[in-house]
Amino acid sequence: MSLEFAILGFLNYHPYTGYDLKKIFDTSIRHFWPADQSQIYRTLARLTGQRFAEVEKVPQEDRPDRKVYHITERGRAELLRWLAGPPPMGEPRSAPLIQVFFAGQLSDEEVLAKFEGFAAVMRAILSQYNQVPAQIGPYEQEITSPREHFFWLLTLDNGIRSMRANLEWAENVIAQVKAGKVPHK
Amino acid sequence: MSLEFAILGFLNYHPYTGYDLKKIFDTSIRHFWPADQSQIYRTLARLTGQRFAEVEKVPQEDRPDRKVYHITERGRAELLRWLAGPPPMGEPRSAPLIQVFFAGQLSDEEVLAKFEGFAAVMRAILSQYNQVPAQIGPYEQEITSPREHFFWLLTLDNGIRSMRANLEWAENVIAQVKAGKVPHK
DNA sequence: ATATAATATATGATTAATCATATATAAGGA
DNA sequence: TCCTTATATATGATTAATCATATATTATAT
Repeated sequence: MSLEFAILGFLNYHPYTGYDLKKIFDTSIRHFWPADQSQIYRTLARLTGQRFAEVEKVPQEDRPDRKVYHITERGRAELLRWLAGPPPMGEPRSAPLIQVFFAGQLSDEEVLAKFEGFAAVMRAILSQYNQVPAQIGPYEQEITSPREHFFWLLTLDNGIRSMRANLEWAENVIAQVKAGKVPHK
Repeated sequence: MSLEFAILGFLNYHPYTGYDLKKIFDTSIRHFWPADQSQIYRTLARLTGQRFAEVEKVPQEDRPDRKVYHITERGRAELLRWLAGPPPMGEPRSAPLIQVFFAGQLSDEEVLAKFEGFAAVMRAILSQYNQVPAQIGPYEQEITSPREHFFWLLTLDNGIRSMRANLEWAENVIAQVKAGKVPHK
């Protein structure tokens, strides 16, 4: 479902091919909704079947023909209905937390290494996030209005705040392990 | 993959049936790894096929026979290898952030309602999390050691910190909308 | 000269997860 | 009495997502 709406969201800005959309995803929302090329193409086919989008075939000579997708009125209405509707559920799953839950099986040294590993990953992601504003470049031309830009920055702010909270959590655990505050069996 | 290790983690504490495991999941890790009954049964079958677990059939008279699963040495080794190994990737996907990304299509009033909806959901989840320690009851008998209890509380702390950071983010957005700081097109 | 990246779309296979439903019996509540 | 809940396991169908691979041409880099 979500991918359909993400694609409709971009088609609402401008008509695009599947190839365009893959690049746009990879330079914008991939941080909270990565999309596989094959899945984008299959979803475009489904959106067309539902008459939320229409295909315009653009023949090319030396390149494969392009299939440019245009959002329909039906599609636009569907998008706005979803946007104004109730909040979709956030994905609750976290594989790292399964490791934490059962980490009592490890020695204190292993626990320390594990959480230092978590912290390293989180710092790497945070520094990636901090570089995002500098990478808007090519995408900025697609999203023209300052209003759209504002909401794009909000998603980034969300990521940064979440990751900071997670990093603080991990650092707090590391301090506890080092202080010998982890109970033994 | 993750579900396999979660099940191995519990079988490492004690032998259980699929039915037991479903109840244990629902009173413990369902907040970060919900599991469907049918998926638990199918995964137990797979774990048995991989010789990470063994079945003990316990006939009953007035109830259906129980299939009690025991972790094997192979299974225990596999679990510990995974626990000590590299951090698994966190799930990046967030459907709510797709709504935020395209929220510029809504009016300021709709945006305000949307974020108040987010905040309400987050507050509800937070208050659920705050009630978790009181609900340990039945599960506490399964996890005996204070060490295991400590790590269980760490997963809860992670959830609370994340959710608080998210709520602060939403409240910050609400304040910005109310202050008329959202750019128009 | 050779390899790989870019342009462009498409399908097959597989996995993880969800939803629905089936079977069978007993206990407890309305 | 009738309905629901609890005990216990199992399968079929479907969806979302991933991975691999196929096709075909041009431009660029080694």
